[in-house]
Amino acid sequence: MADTQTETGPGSADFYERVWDVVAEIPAGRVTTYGDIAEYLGRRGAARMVGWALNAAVGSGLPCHRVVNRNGRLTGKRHFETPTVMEERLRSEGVAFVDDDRVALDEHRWKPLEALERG
DNA sequence: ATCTTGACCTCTA
DNA sequence: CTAGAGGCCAAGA
Repeated sequence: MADTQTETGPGSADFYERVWDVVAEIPAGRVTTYGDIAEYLGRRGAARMVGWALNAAVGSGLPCHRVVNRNGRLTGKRHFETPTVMEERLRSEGVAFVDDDRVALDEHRWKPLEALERG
């Protein structure tokens, strides 16, 4: 075994796919945070990697607009097709905003673990 | 190979 | 409340 290893090291490309899988499970009208996803995947402080994964998922049909930071702030809006599509989509799904770039995280917070307990 | 930046989080002062 | 520092892992120059 040394040919088909494809160096799937201690989490790298798999981490991305795992993030995309979680984000794809986020129901409409709900939002989650980078830290929650990272923690769910076993990387507590690797919230930045989640951002990198989403950055590579732009245009992949993934609801990346449902991922916000711990403050509920749309930090990644500038990485979308347009810096306004994120807020537009969230509002369109019924997500309430407490500020211009801040969503009501307390009202729409969703966690990956919640999906496991349900399913 | 090193250094810097990045869609972050948490702790401490 | 704000500011600074440490940690996490990856990509670009």
